[in-house]
Amino acid sequence: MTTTLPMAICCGGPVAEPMDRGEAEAIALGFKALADPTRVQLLNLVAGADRSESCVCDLTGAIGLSQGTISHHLKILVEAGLLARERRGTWAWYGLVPDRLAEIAGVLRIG
Amino acid sequence: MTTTLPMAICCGGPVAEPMDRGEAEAIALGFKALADPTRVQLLNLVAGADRSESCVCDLTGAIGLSQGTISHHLKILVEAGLLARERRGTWAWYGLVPDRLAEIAGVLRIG
DNA sequence: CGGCTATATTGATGCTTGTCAATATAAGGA
DNA sequence: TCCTTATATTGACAAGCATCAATATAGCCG
Repeated sequence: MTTTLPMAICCGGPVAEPMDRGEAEAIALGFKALADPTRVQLLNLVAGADRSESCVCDLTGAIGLSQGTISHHLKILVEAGLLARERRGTWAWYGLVPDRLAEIAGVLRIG
Repeated sequence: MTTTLPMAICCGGPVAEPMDRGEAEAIALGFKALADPTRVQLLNLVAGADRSESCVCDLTGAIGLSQGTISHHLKILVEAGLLARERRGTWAWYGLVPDRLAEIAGVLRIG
């Protein structure tokens, strides 16, 4: 039997329902893909290119890391849904996926 | 001496200068702080609360993790500049830092 | 002061990640 | 077919991370 209230009520009571855990995980996967400076640079490079797409040869040249590492990072960005890959002959082109970018940005929107 | 050109020129030549590495690192630190579903939920909870701030007791209750773990995640969000901490008597309140959120969201802007 | 509550920190552990070197695959030209 | 170039994958290793249990700090009240 609780005879005394704790110390006063802390705040306004139970907060609104948190974001669904599954949705939070989906969003976090997007953020995780951008949680590395190299991948931020890659996204920035692609976004700044003509028609918002770049081929790997240019991306590899613009960042001082090994080709294998760049390919690895691009794969992560594709798997996170932020970039889309298209093969044109010898070269691979990477382009933005605007819908996914907007979905992630929505969490940062304040209103 | 290169007698033959490689295979044809890949693309439009050297892409625009990539984002400065230091800036990319600063942005990536923000994304890294959100690269975990629990922290996405925490940001969402704070953003949805009255005056965009919450005390830890409510946050701990809304997510099914130990109090120490929640405190750990909040510290990461504060160190990344996404949340600000304020102590009011016994309780600690966490509020959004809109400028930092906008800075990070800017990378996702497509235009 | 002493006890109580809210929050923060520490230590340990199993899991994930970024990077490179090396190798593999794919596609074009001769 | 063989050679060359572009891109992807693999293996390995050091570093970092999420979580919990336990402990420490800080602030209120009597």
